[in-house]
Order: sequence, then structure tokens, then C-alpha cells
Amino acid sequence: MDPNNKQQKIIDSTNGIYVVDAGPGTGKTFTITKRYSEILQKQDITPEDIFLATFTNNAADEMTERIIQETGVDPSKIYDAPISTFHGYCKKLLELYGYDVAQEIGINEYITEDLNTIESHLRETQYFNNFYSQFKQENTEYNSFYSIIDSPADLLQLMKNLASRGIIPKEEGWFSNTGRHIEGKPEEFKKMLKSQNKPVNTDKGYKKQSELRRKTYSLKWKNFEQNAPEVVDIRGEKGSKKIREDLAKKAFKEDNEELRTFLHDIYYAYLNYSLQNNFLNFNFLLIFAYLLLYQNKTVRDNESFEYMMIDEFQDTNEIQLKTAMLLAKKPNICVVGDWKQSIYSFQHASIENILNFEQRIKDYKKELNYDQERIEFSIKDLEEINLDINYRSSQKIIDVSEKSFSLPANYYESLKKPEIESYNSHKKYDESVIEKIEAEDEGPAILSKIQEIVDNPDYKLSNGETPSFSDIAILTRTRSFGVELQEVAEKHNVPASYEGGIELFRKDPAIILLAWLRATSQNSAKGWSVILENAGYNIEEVKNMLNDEKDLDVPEKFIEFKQKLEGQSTIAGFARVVFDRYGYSGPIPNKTIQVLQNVFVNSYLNKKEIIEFIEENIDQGEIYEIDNTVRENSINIMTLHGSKGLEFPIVFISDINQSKFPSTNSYPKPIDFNEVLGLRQRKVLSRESGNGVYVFDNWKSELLFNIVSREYDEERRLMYVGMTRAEDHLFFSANSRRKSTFFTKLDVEEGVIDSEPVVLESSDVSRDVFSV
DNA sequence: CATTTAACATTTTTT
DNA sequence: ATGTTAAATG
Repeated sequence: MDPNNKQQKIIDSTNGIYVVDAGPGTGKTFTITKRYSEILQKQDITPEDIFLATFTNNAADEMTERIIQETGVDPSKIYDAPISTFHGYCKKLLELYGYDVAQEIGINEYITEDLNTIESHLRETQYFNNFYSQFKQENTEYNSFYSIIDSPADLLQLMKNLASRGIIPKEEGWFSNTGRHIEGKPEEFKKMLKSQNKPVNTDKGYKKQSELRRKTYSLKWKNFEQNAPEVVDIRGEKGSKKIREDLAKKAFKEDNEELRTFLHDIYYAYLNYSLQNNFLNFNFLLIFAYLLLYQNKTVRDNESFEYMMIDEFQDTNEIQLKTAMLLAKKPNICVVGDWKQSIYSFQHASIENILNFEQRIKDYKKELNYDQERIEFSIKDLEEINLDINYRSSQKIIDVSEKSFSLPANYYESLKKPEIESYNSHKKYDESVIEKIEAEDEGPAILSKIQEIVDNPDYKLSNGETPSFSDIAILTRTRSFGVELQEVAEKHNVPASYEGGIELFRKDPAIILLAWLRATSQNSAKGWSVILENAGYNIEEVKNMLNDEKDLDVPEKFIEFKQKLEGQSTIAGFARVVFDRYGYSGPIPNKTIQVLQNVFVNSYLNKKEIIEFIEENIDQGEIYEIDNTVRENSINIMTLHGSKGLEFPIVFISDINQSKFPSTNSYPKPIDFNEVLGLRQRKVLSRESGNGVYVFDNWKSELLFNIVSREYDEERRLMYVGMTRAEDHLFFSANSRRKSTFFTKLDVEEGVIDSEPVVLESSDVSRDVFSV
């Protein structure tokens, strides 16, 4: 297939700075691949000169494959080419040149080739907890902060947040003045306060209280310290339309010096601790790579690229963009993305990267050049190109998807008409069915609808075929709803595979492994009871065998096996022996071993730590991806996030229910960061009438956080991502008693559901190997 | 009757 | 902590 005009323009425009607005189904990967091979054909250009950043490792592999197909280039030459995620590239960079980069911020630790990247969130939490208790003992001057923090993991999250914004501590103060970002933005704050505190006009000309005053009602339930102003003082008496702005401004000016010092010190100490223990999380990996490129001209000259392309640009964060700028030798930069599909802000992606690209790179250039010239090229000929032909969806589906941005997230949110450029469908197909269905029992209703669709010529697809199970995807906001749906499908013998991983450590292999780890270390009775009950002994028999803690009376064969296990020196060996004995094989035991091996790499068999790790995993229901779960002809169930980049003939968007989608979940954090407010503490320690010291809510920050309230644009974008996965037919489903405004205010025809779903003959289905 | 208050029900996404 | 909704208020 030949590129269309806009695509061709992007392919030909190899030199210069380009922002490509690539909406869903506009042939983004196709265009990037072609552009890559176009650049490759230039004289003296090899794959080593082109940096292509992708969002996931899978995307990097896929891109590489397609480039090999497209160019016919020798695969061995492109295999080592910098086509990778930022994380992957930065890790390589640090291993090559990063040995003493930490010195730049005063840390006397070294990065070596066996640096570990922490991929397990739980494992890092373990590390962090160890670090935290040590830090607390050594830094008693921050006692008042420790008493307001109930979960250290919140602090860790905060540091990662700062790291993704390029805020980096030095031994004294902040690196390159980056600490100013945690002080907040007074001008923006004043603007927000003003607009939030305007009384609201109704259609009939009445004036309601301001949005802000309505929200501050909840302050009433807070527990403020004695000298805090009364809530009626802040909000005004009944009938006041606005809150008192002078108090809000006073709250903004709260002295946070000590809090910032505390965060600086613990952040710095944790970076130090990480390197001491030879590990970095994803976020810290990026800051050290950034530091290296920032400070070392030689590395920059050696490593920078003639050409740079960044895919999924809407999901990059600030430090990634800065790093990319340091890596660009020339102004040959092409960023490709779609702001409408930016859905990873919880992971600190910054949508401003793409929305304000030009302003950002100009600002960053200034910032990066303030003491010496690091960005040598000039930023002037910046061009925007938008791809506007959609090759995926029918026009009807495209039109509906654009309504995502007009969906209010609650009963009082009023939205301005969004400015969305429209896409034209390349497809002639015009028989799309777009319906919403609701029922008291949502799962069976979806199944029933699917059974109606499958093999039904009324739902003919654009390729001329009648639908089969594998043409259908069910998208969910939460994982748990997806798992529920899979179970409902299983009960009806409808083939459905849940994509997105399983609770690995709650499966049998891990349970038995944990039991043997326990049986061969302290607290062995806990392990033995699981082992013996699993072997078929009843509770009474087990009790008798374990009666005497010091002299267990278990059958000889168990003792022999225990001795065999005690000879193992690595967790992988230990687990392998257990799984072999129990006959566990396949992806689940393999993945279990792989995870443990990755997490406890280099360390001798420390059973206590491993047991804690597994316990924590079971407790938290931690999710791990399993390979090869794909089945023949089955429905695909996945989260909306997981569906990014994919397409299906038929899509269901499910669980559009209150508090689920849009998600209204939010956890209170004692210390919080907001771009406008800066760093704030929401709890304070105070002495109540002489006696003890108590934790109170901080009226200042509680008031402030009402002003920078949460927005729901990302939930609407998530809806947009979901809808635009569909090629031919699109369905929405909700629980009739709990449906959210995303469902009720969606202007789509209501569908009918035929009674209950039928239970299929089991011979119709291929079995799911993981469901046993 | 429009507006405000108070009580009640829920509670993620993951490179 | 936040949204929904029924009851209270003036």
C-alpha cells in the first residue's frame, strides 16, 4: 500500500523538527517505519545514527521487525540499533559510561555493569521500608514528619514523581536549581483561585455558589487544630456565593521550608542507598542518564544522534523530553503522538509535552544552556503535520468517539465544547451497530449480546465475514471486572481469555513453594501443615505430627525431600526441585521462577526475604504477565489501558458505572505534591492543651487542594481510546442501578438483550490451560 | 422553588 | 476522599 499525501510528507520531511498529530488508525507505525527507511537510505547514515524511542519493549520489537521487512536491511545490523524504550536505552548508557556519574550530585557510589533495574514494585517497597527505618533512626530531627506518615510507600511515590519531572537533589541543595519546582506557582494559583471561586450562573439567571465553595463543604468533616479558622469563616455564612480569598492566599504562603528540607534529605539519602545496593528504579535510571548527558560533553558527542523519532509522545514525561534533547545532535527531531490518547499521567506522563511542544523545547533549551551550550541547534523551523485519514474505524464509530470529550464525569460538571479535529474514515463500510446495553447483571447481559452477534449475518463485518468470538474485545476500566467477566464466560463455556496477567503468587505452585521455603527455615510448622494437608492428611493427623515443635513427627519421605532442598543454593534451583517433584510445568511455574530469579538476582538464598516477598505478593494480589495465553477463537478481555495501540472488529466498553468509570478513586496522602501548589503537608502535629501531641488535618493544604481539584479529562481520553479500538461495531454496557454519567449522557441508541445467555456445549470450547 | 446541607455509598490504570 | 441524592432551608 502506498502512503497518502500527509504520510508521504512526513516520510519525506527527514530534516527539521516535526510534531506529528497521529490520531487513531491513521497509519502511524506504517509511516514511522517508512520514514526510518527513508532516512536509512541517506549517505553515511547507519541504524546507529537514528534513535527511535517507543513506549514498550514489545513496540520496540515490533518496530524493528517491520523495519527489517521494509528495508531488507541485514537483521544483525539493526538488532543492536537504538530502537528501544527510554528506559532500555538509558540503562545501556549508564552501563557504558555511568560509572561515576553519581559524583555529580555528591554520591560516592558507582554504577557498574551489573546494575539492577527494579521492576517489581513490591520488591522496591521492601527495600524502601528497610531504608526508611534506618533513615528514621539516623535523622531524628524529622521526627515530626515520621509521625504523620502512615505508609512509607507514599514517600517513595513522591520521589518518583519528582524524578520524572527532572527534580534532582544534590548533597547540598538541588541540582541545577531544579528544586524551585517544588515551591509551586503563585501566579497560576491566583488565577485558579479566581476562576474556581466565581459564582455560577444558571440558565434562569440565578447565581449559585462557586464551584470552590461547594467543594469546601467537606472541610466540615476534617479535624483541624485549635487555632485554625472555623469552616464557616472560610466559606462564609449560608448564602455567601464565594469563599474568603484572603484566607486561601494566606494558606498558599504557608512556610514549607522544613518540609522541603526533609524531602530533599530523604530523597538524596535514598538515591545513595539505591546505588549502595546496586539497584535503580525506572525513574531514577532516567535521572542518572540525564545527569550523565547533561554533565559530560564527551558522552554527549559520542552518543548523540543525527536523527531522532519518538513514538507515543503523548505518554512521555518531562525528563524523557529533556534527555531526548540532549541526545539530539541536530534539529532532526520527529515526535509522533496524539494528545487525545494520553492516558498515563498517573505514571507522570506529561501531556504538555505534546500540547505545548514548541514552547517546551524552547524553555528546556534555555534551561539546559544556562551555564554552557548543550543544545547547539536552533529551534525555528518547527512544523506540525496531522494525519487525518482513519483506516481503522467506520465513519459512524469515529463520530461517536469524538463525543467522549463532551461526557460530564458527574452531575454538575459543565464542559465547554471541545475542539477536536475530525477524522475521515477511509472505509466505505457503513453498517456499524453502535448500542448501549444495561442490565441488573451486567456480565451475563454482555455474554448474551455476544451470543447474539456471533455467526449472525446482521452483524456482518467490513471484511465480509460474520463475527466470531475472536473478533470481539471487551474492555474494562479495572482488572478485577475483567477477571469477573472471564469467570462468567467460563461458566457458560464461552471461550474468553483475560489478557493482562494473573495473581501469580496466589496460584498452587507458589503456595507449595512458599510452604517448602517455610518448612526449611524458621516457622516451619506453618509450612508443614500446608505440605501435609496437600499430601492428603486430615487436620487431626497433621496436628499430631506437628504436636512437638522441636521434634516433628512427619513421614520419612518428606524429611528426605527436605534434605534434598536444603542442598540447594539458589532460589531457582530450590523452586525447580519443588516443581519437578509436584509435576508442575508450563508458563505459571516458569514465570514464578523467573520472577524470583530476577528479584533476588546475585543474592544467596535468603529464605527469610523470599518468604516475605511471596507473602507480600499474596497479600497484595500482585499481577504478573504470563506469555502465550492466547487461545484460538476466543473473546479478548483486557483493560482500557492494555488496549492501547490494538484494534478489533467489535468492541465492548464495559462497567461504565459509578465510581468505576470514570474512576473517582483517590487516596489521601499526608505529604503531597502538586505542580501549582508545590510540596504540601496535609497533616500537622500539634499539642492539644498541654498534654499529648496529636495529628491534625492541616487546614491550609486542605483548602488549597480543593482549589486545584482533580480533573476528569484523562477519563474522557480513556473512553476515547476505548472507542477508537473498534473497526466495525461498538457496544457500551453498564449496571442499570449503578450506571455513571459516562453511560447515561452518552448519546447512543439503546440495545435490547435477549434474556439469559445460553450455556454452550463444552465441546465447542478450547480449554483455558490456566483456569484449572 | 432554587439552593444548600447532610447522609450515604463506593473505592484504578502500569512502562 | 468524592459523587449522588434526599431532606432542610429561607
